[in-house]
Amino acid sequence: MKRSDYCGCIGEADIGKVIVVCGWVHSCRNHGGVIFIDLRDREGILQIVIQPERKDIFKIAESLRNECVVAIEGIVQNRPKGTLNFNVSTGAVELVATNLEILNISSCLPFNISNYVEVCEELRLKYRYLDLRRTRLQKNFVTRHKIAQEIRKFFNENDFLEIETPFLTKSTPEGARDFLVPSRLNHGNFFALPQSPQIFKQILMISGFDKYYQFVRCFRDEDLRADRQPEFTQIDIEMSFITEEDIITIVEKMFMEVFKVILNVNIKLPFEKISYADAMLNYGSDKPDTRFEIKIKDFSEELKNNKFSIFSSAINNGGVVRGLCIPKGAACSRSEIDEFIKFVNEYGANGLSWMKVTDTGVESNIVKYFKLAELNEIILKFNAKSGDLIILLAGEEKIVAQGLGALRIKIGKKYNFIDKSKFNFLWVVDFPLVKWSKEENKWQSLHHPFTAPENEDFVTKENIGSAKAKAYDIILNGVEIGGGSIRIHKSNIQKKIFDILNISNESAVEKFGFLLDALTYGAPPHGGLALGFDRLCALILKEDSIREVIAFPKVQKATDPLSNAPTPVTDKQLKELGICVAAKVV
RNA sequence: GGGGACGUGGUGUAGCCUGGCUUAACAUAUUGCCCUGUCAAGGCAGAGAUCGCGGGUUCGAAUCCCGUCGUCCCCGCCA
Repeated sequence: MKRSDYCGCIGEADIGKVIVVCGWVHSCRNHGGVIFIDLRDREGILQIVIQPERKDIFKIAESLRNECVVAIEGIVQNRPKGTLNFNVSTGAVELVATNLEILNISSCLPFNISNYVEVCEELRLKYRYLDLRRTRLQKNFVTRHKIAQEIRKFFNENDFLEIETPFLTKSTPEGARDFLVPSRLNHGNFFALPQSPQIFKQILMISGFDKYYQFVRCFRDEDLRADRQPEFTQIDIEMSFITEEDIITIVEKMFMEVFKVILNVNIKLPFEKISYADAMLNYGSDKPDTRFEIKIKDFSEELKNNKFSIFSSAINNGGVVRGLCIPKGAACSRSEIDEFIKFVNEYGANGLSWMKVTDTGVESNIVKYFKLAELNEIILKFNAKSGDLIILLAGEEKIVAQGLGALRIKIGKKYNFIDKSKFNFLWVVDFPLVKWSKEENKWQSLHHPFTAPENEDFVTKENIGSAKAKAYDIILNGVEIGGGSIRIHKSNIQKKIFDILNISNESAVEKFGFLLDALTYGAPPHGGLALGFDRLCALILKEDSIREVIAFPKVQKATDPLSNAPTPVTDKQLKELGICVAAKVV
């Protein structure tokens, strides 16, 4: 028997046809006289009817168990009145079997394939091939494929070229930790798997390819999170002879078309833009979730003479006092507030003050330290109403911002302030070029050292701290889904930036010499952006973890429960590579 | 490197706080039988867990304590 149709594609138009379907037994209902089989393939489920008159196939059908693989020939017919099933797309029809062949049987399953029961993720990943049979993941990977094809279509139609860059490349210990690959033909030397094709795509611009994109796997040997895997897929984009606005415009247009086709959602252009400084001030984050209104307010001016010494001393020591107002939050119990305090502690904050707004004024253990005018200013700035809860945090600006930013998200989730149907895109712009690293006692790039500064000719070691970058991040619903910049295209500027970053000329030449060289041979002005494809898919599919949109993800210890990787290798393999393992794990 | 949550038949959970009334319960899967219109089919019968592992407290531990392993979430880290 040769398959003629997918189960999930059969409908009333097929009535009377003789077809052959192949798939897995999703469930089997044996009524003694008649047997129903729900047969599943990647397109859906079709009900098969085995009638007792066909003794030969009835006997075979009696032995069927879940997840057996079968081929079934039959005639498509209307279901009898009153037996239609509106829960499945094929629910108006059924296939009356005329031939049945078991292609393979299945062992007793480690968990149900049907979706009614959530199974622990470790087990799902160990039997990922079974997990992937489930409807949710089948849908996720079909959608992931469609998103990729729409994005490719968009860039192809806009004259972009997809060009591959190498996976075996040079280690550049700036930034994330590299995965290293030993070289057999060059003992003692190592390739690194790319953290991103950054330098290669810039070189492609120098080669004149003008508009480039690539779906590319990237590797970073850092600790995992719900939205971070050691290998992940990036949509890498680079263009020549363009400005920031050109990149922003084309990416916005791409998203508009993709969301229209995939979700039939109309995304409004242009996307909102916010400066990095405003994002940190109002949202306490460089990736604000703008799906809910609550904003952080600063009271460092209003409270600098406050009698509560924690506040005034924080301000006088160069810190800040900022706060959040939670609508109807006054109903919070003491233990809920304790939970908030514990939560901000994780971000380095030492405590948290609160006040409840009531009809008669403000209630709290710290109200006694406040002048009436101070309380009024706070209420006015928040536009607080009776029943609201005001939370205030004092301390070092970075800690206060991050603590309140994270608390804002926690509260948004906890009290359902977030409209989950929304897709809020946001550009964060005007990033500082560098940040000060306390540990290393030097300036470090906020993005990467190839990012072009605003006013590049006037940047010096003295004013670098206040220099802005021609960089932009794109945020969707509070998740950083991409970032990019205009790059430095002149070697003298690139050298100057390396110098300011305290990367010596020798070190720069050793690490990035090939880029510095290339910049001297007529490098065009260029810039680009990279999008996290896994994160994008997870957001479109409303999944909390990117593991749900990656076919074979790793667990938190960066191992693969399916293949058991990583594993030790043989002494012979190590010898060929000229490698000696200090403490060999058996 | 640090903090937190969880770990009970194949699977998902209850029991744990307040130790004994547990022969560890329920659902599902699984095995056998019955059943001609179900669709998360139904009915009857059966098999299946020394409660992650190790130690301690106790007359007695799934339950309390310590350690350890694993998974997940978060901080650090991720130019």
